Amino acid sequence: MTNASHLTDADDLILFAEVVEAGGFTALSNRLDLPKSTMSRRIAALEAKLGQRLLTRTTRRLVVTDFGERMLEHARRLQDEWRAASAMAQHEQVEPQGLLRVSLPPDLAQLELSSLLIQFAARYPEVRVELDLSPRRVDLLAERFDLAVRIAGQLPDDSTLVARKLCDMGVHLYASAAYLRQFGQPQQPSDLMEHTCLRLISSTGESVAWRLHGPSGHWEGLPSGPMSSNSPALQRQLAVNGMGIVALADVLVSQEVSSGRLVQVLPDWSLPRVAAWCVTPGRRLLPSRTRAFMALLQTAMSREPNSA
Amino acid sequence: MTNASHLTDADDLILFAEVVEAGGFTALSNRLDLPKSTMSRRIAALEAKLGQRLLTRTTRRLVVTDFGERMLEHARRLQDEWRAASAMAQHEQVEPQGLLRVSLPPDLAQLELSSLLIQFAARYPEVRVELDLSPRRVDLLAERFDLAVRIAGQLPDDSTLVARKLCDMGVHLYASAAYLRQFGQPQQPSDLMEHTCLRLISSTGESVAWRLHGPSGHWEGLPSGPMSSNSPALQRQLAVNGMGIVALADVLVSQEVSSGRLVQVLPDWSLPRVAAWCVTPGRRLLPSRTRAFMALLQTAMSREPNSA
DNA sequence: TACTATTGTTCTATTAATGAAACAATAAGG
DNA sequence: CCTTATTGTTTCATTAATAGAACAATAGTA
Repeated sequence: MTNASHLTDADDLILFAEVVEAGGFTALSNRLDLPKSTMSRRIAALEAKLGQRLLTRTTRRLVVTDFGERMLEHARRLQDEWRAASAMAQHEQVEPQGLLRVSLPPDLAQLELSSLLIQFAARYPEVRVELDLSPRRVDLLAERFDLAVRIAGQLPDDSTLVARKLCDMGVHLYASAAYLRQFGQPQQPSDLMEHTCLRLISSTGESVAWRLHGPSGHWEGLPSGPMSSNSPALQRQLAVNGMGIVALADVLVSQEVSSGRLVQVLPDWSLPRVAAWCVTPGRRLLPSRTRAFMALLQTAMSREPNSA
Repeated sequence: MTNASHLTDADDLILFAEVVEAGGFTALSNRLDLPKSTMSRRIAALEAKLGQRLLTRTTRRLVVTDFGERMLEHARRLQDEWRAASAMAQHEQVEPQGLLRVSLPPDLAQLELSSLLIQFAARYPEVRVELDLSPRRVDLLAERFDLAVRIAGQLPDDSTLVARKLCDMGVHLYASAAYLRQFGQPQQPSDLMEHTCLRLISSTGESVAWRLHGPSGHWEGLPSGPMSSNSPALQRQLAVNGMGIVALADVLVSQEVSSGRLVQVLPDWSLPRVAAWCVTPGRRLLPSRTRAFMALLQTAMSREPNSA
């Protein structure tokens, strides 16, 4: 590959415009805090490339050549355009813009997200938000998502994606008072095998075993039941209606517990905590709208679900 | 002075536009014969400076971010403007433009310059020519002259100015036949002291001695006469009218000699040859109009006055 | 499913650009 | 007229950018 130095010399043309604007190399040097030697050299190089002089240097004053005068028109337009681009980039840092595509698990929307969204829309009027509620693990890059929230105990490492923990939640077993009256209160984890349990199907389709941690150690098992789903919200509903015992994040059932529709089963035993993760494509140089949304999400999520 | 690298990054914005236009780093690499690593690095640096990504790199395809899309508008305008400037510079090399200011000694205009000028005007329609005929040594830089022609035996060195020899001319003594009939034909240089001679006043005001070179060696003297001037043309006219003996370049009196109005005096003796010099401010990066005019001048001057 | 071709990124010796000071040149001031 | 202050240019040690090759990752293909 041959040496072509730099492809364009728009930078030097703009420099030329600035030199003329300032009225000399030294004046610009003072204004921009850049050595005058650099400008002298770069203007000279530009002239060599263009094949004609732009300035006639009479030691005390710079005079623009008439070729320079014609070139100056272009140089000024380049300068203006660059300033506009520069201003735009700076504006976007302050005032997020564009289309923010967010993928959320449907259950999360059950939480108090609407107030967050209203707040966001009011604060950032130049951002349009597209919320995609789906239980699937979307491909952030292929589908141009800016951000996805995922609920999981631990997130598989993805080299290109970056995950930040928003909050984590305690998980316990719940059932309706009616169910417990009918089938009895389990006294220890192994009793669960005799009960009707509602298991969660992970996004990969596997059944997930229940790992309980309590005062007398661990217990792991795969309790059975006639029904399983990938929707915690549906499981909650089934449990409320007396279908069986379910493992759910505490924050998802706080209303049901306080109203008595659900009661905790084996309250001394808890399942592994799950976390809400915010996943983005890459760590650095995220769009400002993504950063803004993440900031709001972080405060909302860390405030709301108090760890059990 | 702090390191500010380069002031603007218009070059990188244009590079961004070119990458998008080509459809990827490798495509542009092939098109421009530049290593793709450079582009990758420079686009990354630009993104860092702007604070957001312009392209999402999915290994096989580049997708423009919506921020990139907005930036692309500016980038394309910068690209267009640069191309226009570049084309203009290239055009000027082919088709000279602008105002060409030329300083000429009035005597030179006596030579066949008009045909040269008509030729020049026809060949370079986009150049306006300003001819300043004056015997003084103009300040090329201060008065924005592109070119000056000067007649002199040897030109004083000027650090900033550059002189090129156009042609040089033999100088001999001339007088009218009537004068020689009346006062006699000089047989040797020393006879000149008894004659009426017309001396040239140099631009610095000093009287210049006559240095004659002939078959029997050198002779130097300051012949006297009642009249001197700084105009060779006037001297010629005075000589024709029988005023006295004059030292003139042969080419200036070729018509008078062939018509018999002037005859050579001491034909074996010649004065130091004088040259026509073309003086420009600086050697390199002259405006194309200057180069064009010089080329024409060179051919015209070298063709016309055959060295004596 | 494994292979291949092609993409963008990273690494590092080499090359080019930079910046502070010395330099040369010239208007202005006394 | 001489001195001074300020201009743009040149110089050279230092710093940054570059080019080429190895690398990592993925879409297409058999």
